[in-house]
Amino acid sequence: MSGEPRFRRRKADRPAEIVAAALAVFAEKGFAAARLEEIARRAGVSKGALYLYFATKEELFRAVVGQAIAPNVLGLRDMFAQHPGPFRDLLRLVAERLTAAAGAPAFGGVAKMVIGEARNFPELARVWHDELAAQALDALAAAIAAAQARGEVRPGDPRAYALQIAAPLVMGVIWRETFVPVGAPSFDLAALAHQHVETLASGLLQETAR
Amino acid sequence: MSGEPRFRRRKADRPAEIVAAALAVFAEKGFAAARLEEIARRAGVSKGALYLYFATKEELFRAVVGQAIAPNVLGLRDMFAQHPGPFRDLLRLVAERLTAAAGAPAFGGVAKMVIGEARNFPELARVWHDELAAQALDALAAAIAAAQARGEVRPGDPRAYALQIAAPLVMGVIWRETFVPVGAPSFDLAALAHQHVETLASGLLQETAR
Amino acid sequence: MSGEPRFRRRKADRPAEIVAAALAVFAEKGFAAARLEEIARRAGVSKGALYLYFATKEELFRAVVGQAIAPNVLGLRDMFAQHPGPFRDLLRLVAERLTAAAGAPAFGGVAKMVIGEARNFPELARVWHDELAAQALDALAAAIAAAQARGEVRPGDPRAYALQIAAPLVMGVIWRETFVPVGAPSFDLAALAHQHVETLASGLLQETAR
Amino acid sequence: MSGEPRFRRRKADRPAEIVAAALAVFAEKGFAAARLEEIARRAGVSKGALYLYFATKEELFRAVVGQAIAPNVLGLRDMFAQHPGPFRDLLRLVAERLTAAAGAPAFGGVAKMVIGEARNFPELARVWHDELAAQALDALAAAIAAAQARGEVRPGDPRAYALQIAAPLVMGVIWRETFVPVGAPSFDLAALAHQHVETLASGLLQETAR
DNA sequence: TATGAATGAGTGTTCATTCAT
DNA sequence: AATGAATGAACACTCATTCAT
Repeated sequence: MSGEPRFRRRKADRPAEIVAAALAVFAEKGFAAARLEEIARRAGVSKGALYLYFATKEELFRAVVGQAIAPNVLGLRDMFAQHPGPFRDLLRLVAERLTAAAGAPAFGGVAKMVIGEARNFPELARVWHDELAAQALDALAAAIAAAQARGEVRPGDPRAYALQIAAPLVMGVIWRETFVPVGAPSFDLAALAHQHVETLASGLLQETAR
Repeated sequence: MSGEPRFRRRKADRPAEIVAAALAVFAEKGFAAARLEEIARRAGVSKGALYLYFATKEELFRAVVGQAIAPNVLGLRDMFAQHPGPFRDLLRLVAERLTAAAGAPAFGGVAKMVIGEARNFPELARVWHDELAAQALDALAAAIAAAQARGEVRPGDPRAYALQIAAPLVMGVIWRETFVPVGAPSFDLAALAHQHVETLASGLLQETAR
Repeated sequence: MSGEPRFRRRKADRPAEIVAAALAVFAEKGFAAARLEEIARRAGVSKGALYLYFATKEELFRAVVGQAIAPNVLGLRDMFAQHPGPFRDLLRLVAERLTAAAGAPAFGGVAKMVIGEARNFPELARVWHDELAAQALDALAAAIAAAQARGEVRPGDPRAYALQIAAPLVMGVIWRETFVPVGAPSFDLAALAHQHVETLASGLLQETAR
Repeated sequence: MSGEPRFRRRKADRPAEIVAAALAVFAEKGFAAARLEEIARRAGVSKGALYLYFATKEELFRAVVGQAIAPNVLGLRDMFAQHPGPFRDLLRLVAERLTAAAGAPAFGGVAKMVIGEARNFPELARVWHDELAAQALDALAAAIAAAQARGEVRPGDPRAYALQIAAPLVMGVIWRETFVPVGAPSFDLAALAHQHVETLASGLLQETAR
């Protein structure tokens, strides 16, 4: 009777369902070891159906990166760009956002995948860099430079500072994805973020700003 | 004295030559995408000769990880364990050593490989963790705890501190391996290390120790 | 009635077509020397298609043995089990059936294959034994024991008698498969069967010589 | 000191040692599955040394068949040819000799090998046929024909009679080689030979049933 | 739009054979 | 005569991609 709209909605959702399944499989296995058959099975479609929406496996990989990036990048960048200060509050926000982003299971998996496959699929590294890593890093560096101009942050390379800020949390995620499955103890990302902010605050900022 | 044993030396060197070639190819392509034929070609031997020394591709992978790990791990761990203080000097040493280790082309490539293939080859992640990552991190954490006991370092989770210390340099290497080939600007690892030590020193240490 | 389901029939027949081709190739070459590519070519499919139906070469081998066994075993065993006597009539039936079975080109080839590969693939020997050789031999031995109980057959080991009955015909087939292709004269299996039945019934020697 | 003669003797024995090792391995695995490395190891020489004596694997196979055949064939044939009768005594002799030959572990293994590899290596089947099987069978058939001429043996095809005489014992050996390793009960070859001689002499059926 | 059977190029691995020593 | 490291052709098996239906 009214089966038709449901059917159409399913059809419209197919690409997104496939991308979601591919995200999971790519994050688990990496690009080369991911099997299109498994992606199709998880998406509930046939292998052939994948090719109705994506011309090649690499194309599908691109769609995955794009979809995993989109929700994260704009918010982060804008947050950095528009933050008025004081810088210590921005630090806390960064830590919160990174902790939240890291909580998404996709993030670590895709990050691992990008790192692992960068040399074999440079364009994917380019997308991830241009649309996520560089955007976030540069926006954060700009915010740091602004804070330096306001006298809130010590002199130094703002881009390096940005890396210093983000690296422990990113590494915490990579650690979790890489070593926890083989028995290593995890890091409490929220606690790590909190401690890192404190460390940075008391050392990164000018005496007068403390 | 005796005649030049050219062929004997070659035979004895074969495994090392193969491992070196495999290191290069694995670092470039990751495990799955590495072709034994290319490894053999770079080692200057036939594909069949690989099997005189390594029973499977995975065995060869293990040898590569083992060889890339061995030179690094012992020195680092002992350095941490035996350092008497003050802690600020240890920080500088850590930065130097990490910068030097990161300079070795093997390190970044193998790290990338381990991260990328961890889920598909858990044993490799286990080796890398047990023999390198955990050893270095725990030794550094122990040194931090000792420095905390001496009143040189603020209270806080020493293992998290250890990650905070190492992460930016490791991320700098991963950045170089991942994004520089697609046009991203690199980080000057030595300068990054220097700035990071300064940042940590002024924030990580107690007022009295500064 | 419904439209001719040509393609459906082809799909349904594929496994049987492949097994038939494999039977031919295995019978000709034995297991180790059989090439999957040749099997695929004779079946009119690609090498990859074999793996849609059989997980490994050994699995395919098992299917071949199973298919070669199925049509033969049930009839033979039941014939032995249910035959009421006199025993001489059963002898004639056995000879007829063995001659007919030996006429099937599959039998000799598969028998040769099982004999040749038994040590390397014990499970195949087990299948052939449990489902064909032992069944037929034991059923015949039971019929002989019954005939002994009726006083029709001399005392003696019924299982050995069963082997004495079957062996010349089986050897005739093996001879044909093994030596006739290199120029040896064949045996006329029907005539051999007839003479063997007579010999078993009355002995080889003339009355006067006994 | 006097090491020299011993060394020379060893050298002279090499081919025979290699053939003996090859016989064992071929009998166990068949031709295709036999590994030259294992043959060399069992012979206590290097793989390369095999090629000092035998140009190819097939050549080695031929030497094995030749060596395994030689000791058996002449005696059997001459025994048949020269036996004066009565025929019943010859039957007993045949059974004894076949039982003894079957007791040699080599016989069954090589027979199995020849059967299994006949189609792939026709020349080997030819050697086995021309120098062993046909010689023995034809000599026995000739003896039977002579006995028929003397009125000792019933009319009938003497070559078929020869097969009827030999087949149960040969099948007993093949059964042992093929099915006993997977748990089948063996046949007592000596008892089988005895019963078969009696059966041939007097028939399977009781006097009253004939 | 959707299927899934089919393809075939590509890969890891084996092993008879060669050859420098 | 002897070694054993090295070769490379050959094979089982995989999987991204195609296409008849």
